[in-house]
Amino acid sequence: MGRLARRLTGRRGDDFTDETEMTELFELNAEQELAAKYNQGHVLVLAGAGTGKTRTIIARAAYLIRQGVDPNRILLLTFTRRAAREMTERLVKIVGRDRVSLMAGTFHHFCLYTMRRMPGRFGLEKTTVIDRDDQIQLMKLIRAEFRQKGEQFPQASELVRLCSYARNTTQPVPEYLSRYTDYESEMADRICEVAVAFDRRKRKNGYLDYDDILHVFAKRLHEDPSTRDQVRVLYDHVLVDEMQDTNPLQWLILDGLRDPAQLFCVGDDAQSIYAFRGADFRNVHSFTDRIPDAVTLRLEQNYRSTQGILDLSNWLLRESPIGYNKILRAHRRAVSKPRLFNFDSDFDEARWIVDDLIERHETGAPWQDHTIITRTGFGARAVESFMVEKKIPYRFIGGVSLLQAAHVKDLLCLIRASANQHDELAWVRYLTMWPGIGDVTAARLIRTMRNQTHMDDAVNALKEELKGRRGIIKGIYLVQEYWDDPAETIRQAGRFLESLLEKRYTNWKVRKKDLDLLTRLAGRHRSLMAFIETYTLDPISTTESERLEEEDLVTLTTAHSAKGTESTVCYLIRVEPGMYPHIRSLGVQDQEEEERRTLYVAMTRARDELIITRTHRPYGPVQMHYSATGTHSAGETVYFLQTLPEKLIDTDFVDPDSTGFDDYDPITPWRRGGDGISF
DNA sequence: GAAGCGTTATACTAT
DNA sequence: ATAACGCTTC
Repeated sequence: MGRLARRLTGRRGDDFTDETEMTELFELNAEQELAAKYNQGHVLVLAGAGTGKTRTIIARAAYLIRQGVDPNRILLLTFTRRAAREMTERLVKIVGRDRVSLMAGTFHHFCLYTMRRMPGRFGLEKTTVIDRDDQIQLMKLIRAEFRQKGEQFPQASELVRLCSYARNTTQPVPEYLSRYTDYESEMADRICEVAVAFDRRKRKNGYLDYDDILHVFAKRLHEDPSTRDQVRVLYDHVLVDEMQDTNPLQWLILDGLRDPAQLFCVGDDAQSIYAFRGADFRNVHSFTDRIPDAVTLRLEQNYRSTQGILDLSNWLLRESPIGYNKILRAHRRAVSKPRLFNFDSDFDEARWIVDDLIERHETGAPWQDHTIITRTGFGARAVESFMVEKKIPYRFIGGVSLLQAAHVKDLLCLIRASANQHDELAWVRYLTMWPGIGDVTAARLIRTMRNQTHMDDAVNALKEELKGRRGIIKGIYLVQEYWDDPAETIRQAGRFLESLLEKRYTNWKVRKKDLDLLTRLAGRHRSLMAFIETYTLDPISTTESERLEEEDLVTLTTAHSAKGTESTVCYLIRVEPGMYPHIRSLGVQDQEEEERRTLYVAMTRARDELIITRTHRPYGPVQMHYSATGTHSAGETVYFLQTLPEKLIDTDFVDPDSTGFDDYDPITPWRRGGDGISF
């Protein structure tokens, strides 16, 4: 293993068995090199956890660039924007900044970016990208129109979920409902009507939700040959990370891009954890069916973890009724058996972890070597509370987004309303902030703007209706005045709304700091709508945004957001019945299996040390589902560590009184960034 | 009829 | 912390 590779990965590289196995050019082993340089058409690389998946993709990009391929003609599709950033940075270190001009981002970013560059072809003038919350808000309006008095009707969030899932699996809603859900045909018909109304309403308001971004792009790509030709000639190589978590809609996009472009897709069926978004891990297996001349290559040597960590991970997969046919072999000599700690409560668990972190830090380990992995954001609240109390610097990836805070939304809705008279949700929110204006009046006011094509006419029409309430319009004019200076607009809008917000929120002083933060973030963007769009597509948590400049942090992350990352020391918390598998998945075998893979992903993040902690209290009202032995009544195991062999792990019980902490002050996820943050 | 206040339930993963 | 809901007030 050469110096370059060591520098690139930050790996210590002190215990590898064979230093000469890596080849000179990209520090790859033979399997990786074969994949990176493959040039005979489309490829699927099946790569187990820690086998150098990311490294191989980067090596391929570097190889192509060195071969003379124009970087602009390489498209790199990743699962998160964070992954795209990290991969781009690593590539820069190999080929130099001036040569890294390739397009790297998520499917959503790529599709939106491309559509924005050819607005005429996709009809996207003046559209606003909306997040899950806005989808649900809009659906509530539609649901209210369809639901009869006192009638049982699915919640708005459920309706959104149904529409979203159908779209991501490229099924018409009626077909999806009849095949995969239990709704009576009468109810199914009405849900279909709701779905149609939902789409119509989105179009009317100029909204694009996450699913529309992919759908509109894929549809045009397949239905309009001239658009397809125009897009398809842009790239020679499409590199796809985390292929196992792409859904049928994303496959349509890849299918539309290929030929002459070559696909290079990397994935691991055992790490597929996004079925709820329409992904199906079996899809990686059908790759060669869909593209008959494609080949499948494999990476099997694990460079990340110790054998002890892999033994436990391998055991977990072997216990599955599904044959994953996968055994990870460690390349490293170190063994380091995982450790399991049992606690009475999540308080005890949290303070032990925080205590352990402090001890490690005092003996020289940087904070950044440590990652705490949680199944749910809620499940991490005790840990987060103690980290705040003990002033441990941390970021929570997958935590509550800054843009979801009510006061931030208030401000952004003023911005959105100022840009688009048809942005119904933004207008409702802005107008109802004012005393005397509720839902009904807001809806009436919005109706007066409905037929106006131009923003100025719309505002004038509104002005007529609002005689004597000039303040409301003043906010709109203020935003429009500073429009070209995003940071200044946010600052001015914040100042303008202050008197309203002060009355509405009891802890305004703390919330006000978030608006300062928002102003700083906006300063990094050229336009306001681009700023909002960026953070809608790439939700940034409050802890992340507060700590943009800091490097040495403990990472707290959900297992889902941990995918694709690694850490020297990993704490897996609340690994108890009800959490793995999560209570909501019980009884549905596919979902329980996905939970197994989620735990597998979490375990295989660890390089040197894997510390598993749990409490004796099952999570949630899980007791009802379990007998004393942790099984369903039918007898199958519903807690993954129930049959854990002793030899795979060192087990400890920690006495609750062994550490000296103050009383527990539970922090709820939504209080984050409230009165709790104090470093 | 609409606004606004107080009470209550809420709890999985995410582009 | 927030939203939904029911109830009171204008």
